[in-house]
Amino acid sequence: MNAKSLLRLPLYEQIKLQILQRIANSEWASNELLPSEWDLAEQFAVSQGTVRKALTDLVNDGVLFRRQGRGTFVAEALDDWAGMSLVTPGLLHEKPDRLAREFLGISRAHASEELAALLGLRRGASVHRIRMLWRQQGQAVALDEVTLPLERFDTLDARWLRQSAGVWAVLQQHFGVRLRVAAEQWRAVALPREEAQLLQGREGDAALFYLRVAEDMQGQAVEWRERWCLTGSLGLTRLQQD
Amino acid sequence: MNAKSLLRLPLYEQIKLQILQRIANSEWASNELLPSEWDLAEQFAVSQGTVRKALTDLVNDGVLFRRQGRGTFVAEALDDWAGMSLVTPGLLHEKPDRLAREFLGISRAHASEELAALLGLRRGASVHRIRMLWRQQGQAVALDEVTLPLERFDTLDARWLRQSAGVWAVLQQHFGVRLRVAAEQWRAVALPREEAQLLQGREGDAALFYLRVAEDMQGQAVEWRERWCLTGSLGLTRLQQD
DNA sequence: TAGTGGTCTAGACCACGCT
DNA sequence: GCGTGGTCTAGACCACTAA
Repeated sequence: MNAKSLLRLPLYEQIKLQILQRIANSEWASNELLPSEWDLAEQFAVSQGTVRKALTDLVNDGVLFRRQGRGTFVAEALDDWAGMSLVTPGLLHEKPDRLAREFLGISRAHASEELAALLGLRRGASVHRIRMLWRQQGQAVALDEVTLPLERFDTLDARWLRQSAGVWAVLQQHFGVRLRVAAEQWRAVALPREEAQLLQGREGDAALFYLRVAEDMQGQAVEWRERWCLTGSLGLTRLQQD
Repeated sequence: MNAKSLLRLPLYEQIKLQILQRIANSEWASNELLPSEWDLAEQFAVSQGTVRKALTDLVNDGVLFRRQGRGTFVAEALDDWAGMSLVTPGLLHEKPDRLAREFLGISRAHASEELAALLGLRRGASVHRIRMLWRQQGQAVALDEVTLPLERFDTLDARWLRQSAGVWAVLQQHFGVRLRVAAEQWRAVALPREEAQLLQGREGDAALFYLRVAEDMQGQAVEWRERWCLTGSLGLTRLQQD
């Protein structure tokens, strides 16, 4: 998608990449204070206005946040729910419960033609296939099947998935990759047998099927995720933010 | 939400408001070319950089778009689907069919306490209640129930709704109000009897229930919408854009 | 009071689209 | 070639936060 690698990027784009890299390399951790705009301008040998432009872009991307009078900070990476939450139906601004994660397993598979095209892989390329369950107050509420390109994440370790806060957290911590939603789709489906068993629901019950493609900060598609949600007493909610 | 009316706004915020106003008053129509940044700077008696900041914000809000070497243009207002579309399940980048609209009716109702709070109304305030049906190739695929504050849109005419492209188009054309999504929620539900009849589906079938609050460009919540979608052979899709 | 981000200016040059 | 938006600079002052 972004094949303009060697085309001579604007200074502020180069600065964005360098800042993203430093975050990826854990030189700057979440909630850490960045140097001031003037310091950064000196480091990068550009004007403060150019640094400001780069920072503003990253703030809009959700990578950084600013506090007037205090400074610019690294934002928390999004979790596997990417700003969405499960709350009481009809109530949009409710404070959601924290979901518990249960790692079910990881296996290898081969990308279908369609998936390969979406993730920019060779047809039939190897992929990781991860399954996990989400619980709210002990009750299973969502089942995820996550597909990642094996080549890019070849050192992915099942233990990381078992211990960490989710796939996005693992990619952030171990590969320096921060994801954001690129495309998504919702459907109401009758719950299939296998998913019904895992979710402890009844086969044929109405379930929310959520499909999502996530990309890295350079716009390269990285993750394909399918999610079955039992929304009987819940709603999948997102509040827009500017 | 935005009660900083008289607090002395920055110049670029004042310019944004004036530009939005001119669009609302149809002084500038969709796809129309705006004066150049330098012209606007002269009109508003500010520097070109300040105009640029205002235009950049409006571009990010989806109100304007720029074409290097050509100029800055007014963007089309979003339709009632707000960038979402119904496409073949699993295919995210498919070119969607155009949906046909069928206006079912408009009536008056009173806002529940919750609704009044969300839309910033008195409890029990009067509201418009609009129902409409969406068809794809003749087949009913979605049913909308839209709630608008009556006071703000007291001259709303059913004929406009019958003839126009949807509620958002009517609000744009007749009230100069452009909407954007503020919060949204999805659920899978068993289709209720009344909705099943209107959608020509079977009661109890799995349906996608979509709930949305929309706000104007000043952040004032304006619309509450409930939508039942028959997604049996369709997926409700959105592509993220920057 | 010092240091940070936020706003605003004036001016320069580049990249692109059109004619 | 001209006019547009796109990038970049240098400098000024304001508003907020924290010590």
